Amino acid sequence: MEVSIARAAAQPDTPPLTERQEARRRRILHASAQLASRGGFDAVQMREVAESSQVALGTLYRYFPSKVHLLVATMQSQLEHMHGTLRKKPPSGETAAERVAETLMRAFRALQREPHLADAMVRALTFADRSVSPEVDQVSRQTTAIILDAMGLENPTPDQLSAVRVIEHTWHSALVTWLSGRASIAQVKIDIETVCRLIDLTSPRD
Amino acid sequence: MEVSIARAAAQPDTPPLTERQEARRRRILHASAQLASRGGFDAVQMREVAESSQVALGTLYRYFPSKVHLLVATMQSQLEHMHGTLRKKPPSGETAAERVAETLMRAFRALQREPHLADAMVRALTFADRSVSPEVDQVSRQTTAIILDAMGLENPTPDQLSAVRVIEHTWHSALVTWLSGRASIAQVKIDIETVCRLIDLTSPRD
DNA sequence: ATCAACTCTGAAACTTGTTCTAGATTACCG
DNA sequence: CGGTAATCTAGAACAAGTTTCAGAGTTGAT
Repeated sequence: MEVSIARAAAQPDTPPLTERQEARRRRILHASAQLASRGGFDAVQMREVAESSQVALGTLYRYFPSKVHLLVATMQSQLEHMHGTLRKKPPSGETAAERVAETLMRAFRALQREPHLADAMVRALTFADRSVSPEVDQVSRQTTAIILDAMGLENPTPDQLSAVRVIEHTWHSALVTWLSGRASIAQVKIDIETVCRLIDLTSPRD
Repeated sequence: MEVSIARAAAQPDTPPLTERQEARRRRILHASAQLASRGGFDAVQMREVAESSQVALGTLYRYFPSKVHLLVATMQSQLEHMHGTLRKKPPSGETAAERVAETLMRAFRALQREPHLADAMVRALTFADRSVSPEVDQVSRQTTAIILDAMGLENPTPDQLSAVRVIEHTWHSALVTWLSGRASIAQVKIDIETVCRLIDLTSPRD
């Protein structure tokens, strides 16, 4: 029976991966991030990823059914790493809005350090079609978790969740405009601070 | 001397197009929109666009240097049309926030009628790299104009412009999540209404 | 009307994502 | 250990975006 390895990482019901398979998966993601860091979305060429990670092209496709899947998975892994880093130094702002803005700007500065990698991941994310929905959703959940963390909320109201979604929208889209050179870093900062005001709007009492 | 026709439409300094060239350009955009309406981004194949618009492939590329350029131009032309339509029936809301939300939801419903076309245009827009910046910027300006129109503002403050940018971010990103099936129409509506509250926040006095 | 420059055409070639195949390797079960 | 199903490899093949080129057609200036 054919069982795709592709979603073994996400789906809890699929058989666990062998050690060598885990290693392959890590090698692939590493190669992907490395190539992306060099030249962005276009520099991540499937043949090169396969070669760099010492895996046959067919195998690469067995692990990640498309280039977009691969890059979204790369983003997942980077996000996890970032969430861990952010946790270590919680934001210092007084209000929830300040803390969220601070956290997002910190994340933004991290992305700035590898702009090509950011480009590849964000382009993949917004270019993803329905077949990548589960993975993109996972990224979205992770982002939501980071924002809720910064807000320090346990049980957000629907109103607050909507605000968080809007913040995420702004975050992604601002990132896109910055990456394509249509907005400055200062502008991104202002936009993030602006949208974060919504938080105060949705929780008048603390 | 070689002069690219591609940006003749946008750049005011390039020589004007012949009538036959205008006609070619229109045929191309029409074919692009038609194919996009049928099957979205993937269905817009350059060879097919060329054939449908009775133009050689090389000519198509002379007019639009890439598929993304073509689709962004398609979006420009659709947006112009929509701006005209929206102007005819101004939104009825009391507050600026209500009017903007109403306008955007109206635009959203228009896109819903041709979801494949919307998909093609939005995917192209967010996938566009730096080489398409001028064209994407033009689309952004057009969108800004629509929103400012709905607000009924002549001289927006910097604060208000930032709010408008955030609204645009939300609008694009919400559209993307809806198109990829990760958000319902109801959710898009809520998010747009949520972000529009920012308008009231930035203009305490009328 | 004529010439030079520019534009368009048709077709082939090239690039990179994706799929397919046949045969080696590996993992697991008894 | 032996057998079998799943997995991996190398490489060819295919698809669609993009580039290139030689020749035919247009255009605009003189």
